Formats: sequence, structure tokens, C-alpha cells
Amino acid sequence: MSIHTNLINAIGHFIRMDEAEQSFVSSLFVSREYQKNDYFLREGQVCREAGFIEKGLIRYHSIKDSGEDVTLDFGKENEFTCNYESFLDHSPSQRSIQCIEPTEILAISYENLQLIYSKVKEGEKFGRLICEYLYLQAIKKVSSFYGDQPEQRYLHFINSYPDLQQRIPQYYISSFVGVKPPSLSRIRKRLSM
Amino acid sequence: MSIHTNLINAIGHFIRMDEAEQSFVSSLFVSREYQKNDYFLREGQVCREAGFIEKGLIRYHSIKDSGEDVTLDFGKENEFTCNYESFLDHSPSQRSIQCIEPTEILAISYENLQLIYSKVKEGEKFGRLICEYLYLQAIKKVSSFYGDQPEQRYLHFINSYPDLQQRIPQYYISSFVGVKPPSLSRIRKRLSM
DNA sequence: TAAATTTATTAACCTGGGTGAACGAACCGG
DNA sequence: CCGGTTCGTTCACCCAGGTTAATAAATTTA
Repeated sequence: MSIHTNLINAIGHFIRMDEAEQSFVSSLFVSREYQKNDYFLREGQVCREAGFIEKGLIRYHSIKDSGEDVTLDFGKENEFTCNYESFLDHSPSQRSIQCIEPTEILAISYENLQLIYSKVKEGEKFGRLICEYLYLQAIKKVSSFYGDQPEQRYLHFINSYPDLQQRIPQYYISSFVGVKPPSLSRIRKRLSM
Repeated sequence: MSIHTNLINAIGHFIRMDEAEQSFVSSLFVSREYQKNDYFLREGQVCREAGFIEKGLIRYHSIKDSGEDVTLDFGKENEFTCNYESFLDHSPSQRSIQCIEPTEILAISYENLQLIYSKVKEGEKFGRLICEYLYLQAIKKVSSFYGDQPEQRYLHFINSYPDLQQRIPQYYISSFVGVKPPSLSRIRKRLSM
């Protein structure tokens, strides 16, 4: 039985596992295939699986009361994904996870993740570290929104994700940056002069 | 030897502890007193202690490159505090924690927190849960900044912290909401009409 | 390839927040 | 109780982003 190498490597950045644990952990994930615009999670549903992105590109988004579609973040190959708050307390998710490229995700159920926490020696530590990591990500975004103007946020985006810029439509980027498409065009024009 | 009741109750919201564990945990914290405008943590320092606010009020803030003082969040009685990212990886803190009232904080060193993780039965779980909690807080703020106009963020603030509104100067609130004082005045005027 | 659709840019006008300064109120310390 | 500082509000002006709509470019589909 082959193991999911990329996944195990990714978890290996957080904790040590022996071979038996690696096989065990790997066996708890199932592979899921998505086409462009398919959803890994829809707003209103409970997020019952966490995922590891083997291949592809996702965006986190939600629909505001006004009906506006807001892109909150992106995720790509070798990153973990889920709506953590929904996943943790089984509450309806406030945001969707949509694949914006053909995407392959290794998914693990809440119950199976608890098995990792309880059966793997450093499983509980893994849960803590992955959460800490997600926390740092969130904090960085808060800081960026407090400290930066839209123009700086855009620059920050293209510097942080130079490879993603080509793979993501402008209107998702503008939404992510926090402005409307005409404004992002103006920003891009300003920057090119 | 008396234990820190509020603290133990707060931790008790996350995990179960027997009496011996409660005493042990309590003994790892030391009480620190701060006057108004004193700092629990200064930008640039490594955050070597996490704290539990027994009494008082703090604000998280940072100084932008432009020199502007930005208030990122507030914390009050019975809440935990630290700069988690600095605390976790011993990196220089990007933000300060300032007491804006006379404040009493029960502090625990990084090393002693590791003792909780390792010696208390559900210690590792506590670390995970407290991080999850901080994560949810951060996520909520990100969502708020994406979804809301300054006016809505202000309304959200006074609804979420009705008791804090009297205790916090306007210019900290305006900074927290993400606008300048004159703009917050205009918002307040609009809302009162 | 042509037509249809989607996406990106541009223009004109509007709105809300930033800036700098003035004013008054509240809060200190002497 | 007074003088000084700090704090909140208001004013006038400016600017960046929002809005709507038109247009152009790119992508899809037939």
C-alpha cells in the first residue's frame, strides 16, 4: 500500500512519525477530484473534512448580505485546507471553498483526525501546531489590512504569490485586495507608470 | 497555598484538571502589576511570557513605518494575552501590549507553559484549544474587515464590547476601527441623527 | 473561424475618509 | 481655582475608491 508522500512530508514539517504512524496517517485520507469551479465546501454546510491540496488552486470566499462575492484567501498545492471554525465545532460554515483550477485534495474526516490526535504519539502536538500556523496566517492578514492601503496590499500579494498572479483572475484578486475591479485597474496603471 | 481561582476557572473552560494539576498549574504563574500606560510587551522584544488578565484593560498596538500608532485589539479581565507569534518562535514582537488601565496580569513563562503541555494530562489539548480560540478571534476580525465599512465596524465594536466603550479613549477606538478621529466623529454624528 | 460570453480597462461623476487647523470641553497639576 | 495639556468635534479642501456604463480584449463555444 503506497502512502501519500507529499502529505506525509507536509505533516513531517510539524511532527516526527515512525513508519507505522506514517502509513496509519496516510490511510486515513481519501483522494477527491474536483473540476474548475467545483466546491470543496459550500457556505452553510458543516465542514466535516479537512483537506490537503495535492494539486490545483482554491479560493475561500463568502457572499455578503449585499450579495457581493468576497474572496478571502487562496490556497495551493501542498497546503492544508478547511473551514477550521466550522470543522472544529460543527457549525455551518460562513464561507465556501471553491476550486478555481482542476484540483486534487486528500481529505480526512473529523473523526479520523481525532484518531491522529489520540493514536499518533505527537498527534495532539500536530493539531496544536497546525492551528498555530493557521493563526499566524490569519494574524498576518489582519495586520496587513490595518497597516496597508489597497495599493500596498496588492503589492504584497504579488510579492508573496508571484506564481499565483497568472493563475488567478483579476476580479478575484481585486476582491482579495479589498477593492473593486476598476480600482485595481487604476492601481495597476499607477504602478506601471 | 491559595490558587488563582479566576485563572483556573478560565483554563477549566478548555480542559479538565484534577486538584493536584490545578495547584501545579497555578503555581507556574506569577502575578505582575502594571500602571496605566505601562507595557506588558514592547514591540521589538521577544514575548517570553503569556498572561492572564486578572484585572484591567490592555490594547495591542504597533507603530507603522509612517510612525502612526495603530491599535489592533483590546483585551480585558479573564482573557489570556501575549503576542502568540513572538511567544511561539521567540521572534521579535511586531506589536506591543500596553495597559490602558491599572492592570494585574498572571504571567507564565514559555518554559513553564511547556511544562503544562507535558505534565498535565490534557495540557497539549489546552495548547491546541487556546490556539484554536485565538485563531477564531483573528478570523472574525479578518471577516469584519473584509465585509464591513468603517461605520459597520464601529457598530460592531460597540455591540461586541458595550462595557469597553466607556473605558477606551475615542482615538484608540478610531484607530481600532481603522479610521482617523475626525472620521469617527462624523460616523458617530451620522449614527446619532 | 465566427459569434457569444466573460473579463479587463477606461471614463465621468459621486461619496466618504484623510489632512490640517481651529475651537471648545474635559482633565489634569500647581 | 486657574493655566496648561489633552481630547473630541467641526470646518474646508483634497484625494482615492465606488458606481455605472461603455468599450476593448480575451476566452469559450458553436
